[in-house]
Amino acid sequence: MAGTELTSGWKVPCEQCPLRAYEALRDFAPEELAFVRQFKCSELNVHAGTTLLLEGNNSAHLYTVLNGWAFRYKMLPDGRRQILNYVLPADFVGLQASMLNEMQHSVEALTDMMLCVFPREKLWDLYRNHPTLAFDVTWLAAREEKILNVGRRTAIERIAFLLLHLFMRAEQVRLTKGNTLALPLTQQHMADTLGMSLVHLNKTLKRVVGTKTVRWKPKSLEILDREALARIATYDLVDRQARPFI
Amino acid sequence: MAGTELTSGWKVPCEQCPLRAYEALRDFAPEELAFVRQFKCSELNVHAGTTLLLEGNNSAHLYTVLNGWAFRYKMLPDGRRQILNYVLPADFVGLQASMLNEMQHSVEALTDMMLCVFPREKLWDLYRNHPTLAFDVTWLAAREEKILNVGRRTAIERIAFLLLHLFMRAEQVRLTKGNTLALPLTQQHMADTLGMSLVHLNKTLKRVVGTKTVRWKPKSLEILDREALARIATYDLVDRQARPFI
DNA sequence: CGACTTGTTGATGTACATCAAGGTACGTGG
DNA sequence: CCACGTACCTTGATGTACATCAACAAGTCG
Repeated sequence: MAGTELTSGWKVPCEQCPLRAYEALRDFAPEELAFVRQFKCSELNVHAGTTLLLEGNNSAHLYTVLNGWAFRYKMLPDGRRQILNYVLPADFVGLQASMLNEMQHSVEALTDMMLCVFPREKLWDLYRNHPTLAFDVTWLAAREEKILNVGRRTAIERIAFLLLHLFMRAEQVRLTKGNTLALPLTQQHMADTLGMSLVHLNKTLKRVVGTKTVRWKPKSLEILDREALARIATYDLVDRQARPFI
Repeated sequence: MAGTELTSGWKVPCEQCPLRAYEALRDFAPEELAFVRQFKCSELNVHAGTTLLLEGNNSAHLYTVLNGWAFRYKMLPDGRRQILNYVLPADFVGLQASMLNEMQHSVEALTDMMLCVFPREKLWDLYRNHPTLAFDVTWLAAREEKILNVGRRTAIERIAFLLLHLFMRAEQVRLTKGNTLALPLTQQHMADTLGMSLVHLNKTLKRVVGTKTVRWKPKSLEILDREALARIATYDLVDRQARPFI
């Protein structure tokens, strides 16, 4: 794995897992918690820029994000990078490697991160002995975000959609303060997400800011008028229903 | 459900399930087969054009495709249609509705189809009593095709990729005869898949045909030079590893 | 302090959308 | 059988959203 591993030596006990505070996640039954506790094998702390998983590899573990941001991406043969989506706290990383024996994309940390490590051999125990948890795993797999990228939309629509989408996801895990969010993406990340050039992204982002629906500074996003922003995005505001793991 | 339902009255017994012929799919243990047999509740035959599932609905069943083609799509607020991917025999339809209680896209039959119907209440039994099958379900969910659409590629690259992708998927379920495939898509479907205008798709498709790597006629696709086509698509030829359900 | 990463802006070319028209095949009712 | 509609494919003309190239400015870091 590239990047530095920060080993704290101390493990957060599952009873104090920071994820348990999120109301979007369901409560565990006591026996589920007991199982998950022995399921967890260690904690991993990494710096921003670390490659967590590499496309094509299968050696990986299965992680749950405790905090920090990451992104999933593919490198195209011509050297460009396509970002597929973003990883936030409570998301899984590495399920594909565990299920399919091979990652179909890479994952890189956007910020320093804290991850909870599950040994993939125990995934099978989970299926055999904890069908409720197995169901949750499938639920998460079925729900994984796709298609930020969809179809014939103009640059301004897609940027508005991306900002709104990220803000709403961050909101679900309490990363926002009122209408502001510490958003760790650079403009290059956005461009690589939306499949457009950096230059055009920059110009069009300024047009979005010009509508007074958002404020944007290098590591900070503020939503000023959510409905208007959604109207620019064309997309209907979808309720992302919450249902839970860990 | 829109469209006509063709009820044959006769149900294919699971032992004779047409899917069992595909070598890409793993064999069942006898007890798995026994379970699946009582799991199945009926068979559904529909005409081309039938809407199998509608975005936002949850009333749906869970289906396995026995034969025929379908496509998953979303309608955009401005009336355009974005096709997300295609459904072939042995694929699941409606897993999202069963797991998430709400479809995030619609599904329409491209040809006449034969589907195997599972009552979603029994999905829970499956998780409780057949962890191997539950594992397979998750496997399928994790594997679901995404991103035909990815990033900044030219029209000719994306068309070449789409043709190759569809051909290879069809090959896996023995829908091809040598280098030819009865491909039920119209040019409008391709345009809606790739997010480009019908006119531009048409012109660029002819450019692809001009390279002599494929032959295309309204309902038929023939691959003349797979490697050259892959080179046009830019994409590396990915081995799509097979592992199995039903 | 320079080296580097990130953001900003203008000039030029092109891949694509849109508009507009027409062509071919197939089916249906008279 | 023909007249007609409808679905699908084809082709040319025109405009624009975007990529690419090329600089430069501002912030950050060892």
